[in-house]
Amino acid sequence: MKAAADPAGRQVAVLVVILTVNEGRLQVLLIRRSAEPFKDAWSLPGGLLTPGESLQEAAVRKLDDETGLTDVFLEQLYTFSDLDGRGSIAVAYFALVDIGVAHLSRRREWLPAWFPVDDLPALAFDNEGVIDYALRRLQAKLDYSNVAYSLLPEEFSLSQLQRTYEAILGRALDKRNFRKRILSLDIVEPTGRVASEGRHRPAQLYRFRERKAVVF
Amino acid sequence: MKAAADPAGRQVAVLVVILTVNEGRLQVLLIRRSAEPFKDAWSLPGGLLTPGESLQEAAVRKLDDETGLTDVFLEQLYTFSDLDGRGSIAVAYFALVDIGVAHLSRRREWLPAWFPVDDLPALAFDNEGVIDYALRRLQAKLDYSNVAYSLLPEEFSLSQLQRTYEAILGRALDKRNFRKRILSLDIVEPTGRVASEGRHRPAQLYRFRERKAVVF
DNA sequence: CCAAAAGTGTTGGCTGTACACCCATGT
DNA sequence: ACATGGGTGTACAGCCAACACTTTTGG
Repeated sequence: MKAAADPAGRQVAVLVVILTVNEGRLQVLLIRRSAEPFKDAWSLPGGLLTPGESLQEAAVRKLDDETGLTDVFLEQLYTFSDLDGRGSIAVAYFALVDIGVAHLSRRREWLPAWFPVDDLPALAFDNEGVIDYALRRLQAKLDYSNVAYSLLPEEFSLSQLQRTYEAILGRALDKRNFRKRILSLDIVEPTGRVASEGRHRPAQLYRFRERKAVVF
Repeated sequence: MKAAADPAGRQVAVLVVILTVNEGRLQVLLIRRSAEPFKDAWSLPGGLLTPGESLQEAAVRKLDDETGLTDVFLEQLYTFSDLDGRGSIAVAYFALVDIGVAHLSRRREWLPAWFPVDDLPALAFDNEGVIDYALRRLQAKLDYSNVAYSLLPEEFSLSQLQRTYEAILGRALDKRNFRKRILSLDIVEPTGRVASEGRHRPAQLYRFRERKAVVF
């Protein structure tokens, strides 16, 4: 609020770590860079703030560009000041999307694609660190919030929910304890419908009582 | 990482919420603004990034300017993009200091002073919101980290530590349970010395095993 | 009838909470 | 002697983790 240095300001970019669960694995959306530096390397989607735009607006815009989604869990993660070596500021966000409704942008130059977080290609800048940070934050939030609502369709079985948790935490969970805990948290309610997909016993379907982030 | 808009960049400022515990109350350091807008209003210390400086460096510099301290708990809090109405980006940090060793800057124009967080004057911009955010984060961290190390002198009694916790949480704690919990966390160790200050029974002194932030 | 996933309870250990009295010191 | 804060143990409740079998369906 004082000091007159640096009147020209800084480049401010927004990065978005977009996560989903697919085929039992936690995956992150990456694009191929079309500009130097790190041209043709994989990186997190992001871009500079446009004039008059807030950080949240820029993150929402980026997410929409890449997935066509706007109404999902999206949270500020951390602000980095040295990712590209010099000067620019990068504000990282992380978002959780249901792969079933995310439609990847097909702008050919960007080549967006999903990668399992435990099997990433070489990344531009220090993007591994950013993804790692997002992952730890997500794991911490699973325990005391309903963030997973954003990774699943509106109706889902408890087994599906459990598989989602297991993908994120990277370890198996006990079925009975899981159900007991989720039900006692009172964050889901049965829909009365059952899922007949598969060649197995139909499962009771549930929905989240709140389809927005709730912290306990 | 793409898009060429806004080549001039943005003003990037750092804000520091400097907290201490004094006289049983959690207090925050405020300065009086010497420039418009909000000239003469109280506000959080902060300033623009200088060229070539990282965010962390700027926060450390600001903290040093105000308190003469550098080796304390300091953590990034959140990045705001609309605090001053338009355009500029403010990266907020929060710091915890021992009031016994913090020496307030005496540059007359700034008038730094401590205010209890539950009795703040009118503040510039949306600084109340920033302080509130810092307070909630601090309360959450108390439970699963040793952040309080930064609020106390090197040696302290468990009663002192408890008073510090109570000031932050804003409620009384049970003495026996508090001691049991702290000791079982294994974050402090007895120094063997006792404090003879006061006109009371001397207290066993402890120190933190780690004088840096440890998260569990 | 077989394969695959859904659904369902009990027990033991641990952790957190409530609660009251005696002690050492300085004045 | 008294005022002040330092120091200590136990009992109960709630929470979490471990653990295995039966049911329903489709093929």
